[in-house]
Formats: sequence, structure tokens, C-alpha cells
Amino acid sequence: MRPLPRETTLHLEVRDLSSSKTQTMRARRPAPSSTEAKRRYHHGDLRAALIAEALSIAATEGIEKVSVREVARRAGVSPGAPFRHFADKTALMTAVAEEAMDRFRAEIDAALAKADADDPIAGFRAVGRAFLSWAMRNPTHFAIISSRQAIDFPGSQRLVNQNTAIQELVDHLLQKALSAGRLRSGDTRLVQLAGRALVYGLARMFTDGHFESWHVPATEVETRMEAVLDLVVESLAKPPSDATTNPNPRPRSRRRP
Amino acid sequence: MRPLPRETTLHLEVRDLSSSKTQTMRARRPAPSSTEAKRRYHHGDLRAALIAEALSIAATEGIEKVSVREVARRAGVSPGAPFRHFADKTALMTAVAEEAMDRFRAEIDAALAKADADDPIAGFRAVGRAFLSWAMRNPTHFAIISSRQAIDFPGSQRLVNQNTAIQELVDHLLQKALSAGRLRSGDTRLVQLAGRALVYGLARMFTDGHFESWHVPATEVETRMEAVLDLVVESLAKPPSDATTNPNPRPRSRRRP
DNA sequence: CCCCGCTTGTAAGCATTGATTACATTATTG
DNA sequence: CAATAATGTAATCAATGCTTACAAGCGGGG
Repeated sequence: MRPLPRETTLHLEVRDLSSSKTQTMRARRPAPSSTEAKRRYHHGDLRAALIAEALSIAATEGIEKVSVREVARRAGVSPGAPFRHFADKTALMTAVAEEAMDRFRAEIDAALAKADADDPIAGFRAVGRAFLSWAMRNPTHFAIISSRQAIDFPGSQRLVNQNTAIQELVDHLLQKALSAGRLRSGDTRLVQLAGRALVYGLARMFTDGHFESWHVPATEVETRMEAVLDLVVESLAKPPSDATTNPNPRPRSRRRP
Repeated sequence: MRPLPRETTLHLEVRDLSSSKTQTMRARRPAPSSTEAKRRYHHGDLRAALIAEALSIAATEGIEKVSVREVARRAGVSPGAPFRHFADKTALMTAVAEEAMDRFRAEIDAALAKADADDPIAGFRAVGRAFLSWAMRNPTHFAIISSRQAIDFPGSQRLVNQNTAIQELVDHLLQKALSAGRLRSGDTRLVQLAGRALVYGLARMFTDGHFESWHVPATEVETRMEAVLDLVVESLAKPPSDATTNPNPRPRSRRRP
């Protein structure tokens, strides 16, 4: 119904789309200078332009308002043209999702690279925070990837691969945590699912509009989300055994000094 | 894209729709006997029939396949007829959502009534389990209520009221838990959000198709979900102080005897 | 009782959409 | 440079949400 919250940062520069399933690598002419851009029979890089326009509409008007005709209109092209590049609307949206997923993956990696490599719990939390942060800054991207109504997720090798890669990354983290005796539960898959469901739920509640009744800016919502994440991560984890044997000491309370 | 997982139990008996916003209470003729039902200019109780048909389509074909024309067709009525009862498609879906929400609320209440009234943590867990159970048995209902794209949630007093009532119910539970010293965190709102986001995330992951790659029956998925819920609830809670002072004992491990 | 009016249904039509087909134009490359 | 594949256009189709003008049934006041 209501459009999604605005994308706070719009990344419309669509470069490096070379490796695509349905499109073989092909040399491209330089983009037409904006003044001379008028009415070229061939667009130049219509595929990329369509993805960008689709994302733009989704971000500003809401996902359900994306129509291939409107996308074509904005790209200055006939209503049938997009079907030269995408078998159907789903294929177009899937392409948008693939790009979004790549960026999401990149942010996860970056966050993990900055985290303390010796503290797997901190890494776990960092991934969760990156998830939340990315979803809040790119609600449309997140909505497209997660709600798989508009895309063909299992049909996209790229989406499936990135997804499983992220999960394995987290599971590896949790295995290390378990070995270090930092987990209350011995079932890392269970802990993994708990964390995933938590951040997924928070992010989805946001894009689904469940926080609108709070009437607070998104930044404040995110702060609250991070507090929830911290609480759950702390609850699931055991504090590091302080060199000296100190069985099950109290977890540090970070909110009540 | 893919239709939602089938509704395992379909409740199509739509009675007691008396209190509606857009429709004043009105005496109804008895429903036509099924054999003699043929071609009556006036339907009898079209409004209820439309809601039932809309839900039926959503459950079997997927939410996005619901069209008011198809709904009208199945109700044996002209394409314009539904607009006599619902201002637009959104109003129709909102009516479906209202009914779904009422049933959801009823199940929550029932589950809580069966739970140990003296153990607020058990009550908290029971509400979570009821949420999961209901969402798994009625994925379409859940999807319609939670993903608020097809409905006007804030515009429906009934939906808003039920929603806040459920939240207050849980918050009351957590207040009792806090008073009894059963919570690790002192911020009940935070705990409440953690629990809500967790079960919401699990249920949404299910309806969004995130468990399809598991290739296991829904019952097994639900078992796993319950294990996650138990883990998190246990982690968030403190065990009851066993009469004798016993500061911070290990939580019972339910998986490794 | 019966006519008048309100409700509820129908019929027809509008604009928009996803998708297909036949055709036109450009790019590539042998 | 010409053949061929790639990429765009134009026209068209069926389906949809929704509106408007009209018809059928029901019910209450004379």
C-alpha cells in the first residue's frame, strides 16, 4: 500500500554488470553525451538502464508500482523493448535482486574484516549489525531480495550462491565460538538460525511498516534494533573464560552501570 | 512468484461478520439451499462470500493472484459487484485480514489460558509458540496480516486494536517476569521486541520461502523453530531463584542430557 | 396492497498492465 | 561491403482495477 521508506542513499551508477547470465560480454560504445542523447535507435546499454530505473521506481514509489512499461518509459524506450533483455518482469526484478545481493555481501565482508578476528562472538554481532545497517539504508533492496514474490530466487545461481556463502561464513564463525567455549548452546545451527531470524525479523518488520506506529525517525529505530541484537547475542554467548578458571561468571551488563 | 505453501486447514465458514465498518448491521435471508442457489439476482450474503473466496484464492494460488474479478467470478457474480461492498481491492483484503487477526488473537488467548499462570516466562514462551504454530498452520493469513502491502492496516481500527492488545498482553507478562527476577535484562520493551522479532522473522522466513532449500516437511521446520524459540527464551530468562539463594546458576541444558 | 425508494446487482467501458508478434533499424563481422 | 544477428518499434491481445448508467429486487408508508 504505502510506498516503502525512501532509500536514504541511492546507488544508481550501474557499472560492472558484465557477467550476466542472459547477456554475453559485449563491447559498448561510450554513453551518449547528455545533450546528444536524443533519440538514438539503439540505446547503448539498455539492460543496465532498465535495472537502474526499476530500482529507482521501487525505491521511490514502492515495489508494487514497478511496471515494465513505466521502466521502459523512463528509459525512453518502447514498451516492448525490455523483453529483449529480460524474459519477463520477474527476470528484470531478479537482475535487480542480484545486484542488491552483491552489494549486501560486500558490506558483510567489509564489516567482518573490520571486526576483531580473535573474537568470533564479536564477529557474529558485527555481521548482524551489518545486516541491520544495510537493510535500514537500503530497505527496497532488502525487500526485493527477502520477499521472493517478485523474483525467481532459486532460479538464480548467483543469488543462491551468495546466500549460502553468507550462511557458511556465519556458521564458521559460530564453530570457532563453540570451540572457544563461548556459546551456551552446543548447536551452532540453532544459534545461527536464531540470529538470522532475529535480524531478518527486525528488518522485515521495518520494511513491512511495523514501526510506523512508533512515529520516530529511522535512526532511532535502528538504535533500538541494535540494542535488541546486543541483548540477544550477549544472552546466547558465554563470556570468555578469563584465563583463570572462572566458571560461568555474570555477563557484563552493558545497560545498567 | 511461487504460490505460498498450502493452508493446512482452511477455515472458510465466515460467520459473525456483523460488526463491519463499511457495512451496517442488516438482517439477512437464510442462505439459499445449495440446489436452489441458481441465479438469484441478489446473492444473500455476498460480502461474506467475497471474503471467503478471496482467502481461498490466496491460500491456494498465492496472494498476488487474488483479483477482484476472479473473486467475483467464483462467487458467481458480475465483475463490478464487489465494489458495492468494498471501496477497492485493498478494502476487501483488509476485511480478510481483520478476520484472520481475530482468529490469531483467539489462539493467543487460548494458549495463554492453558499456560502456567504462575510462570510468566512459560507464558511468554507459550505466546511465542502459539504465534509460530498459527503462522505455520495459516501461512496465508499470516502473510496477509504481516506484509501490509495489500491491506490498509492503520486504517482499520480493528486491526490496530487487536495488535496493540496482544503487545500489551505480552508486556504485562514480561513485567511480571521482571518483578519475579526472572529476566536478565531490565528493559522489558527490549525483551518484548526481541521475542516478537524472532518469531516474526521465523514465520516470515517461512512464508517468504526461505526454508524451501531445506527440503523437509513443514512439521520438521516448525520443530526447529520451536527449538530456536526455546533457546532464546531460556537465554533471555533467569531460572527461578530456588528458594535458597543461588546466584546465576547454569541454565538447564535441554538438548544435552 | 402497492407504489416509491433504497440497496444491490448487471452491463459496458476506460486506462493500465504483461506479454507476443511482425517489422524496422543498427551493429558486427566474414 | 554485404549478410546476419542483435536490438529496437508498432500494433495488438487478454486481464485487471475501477467507474458510470441502468435494472432488479426488497421493504416501508400511504
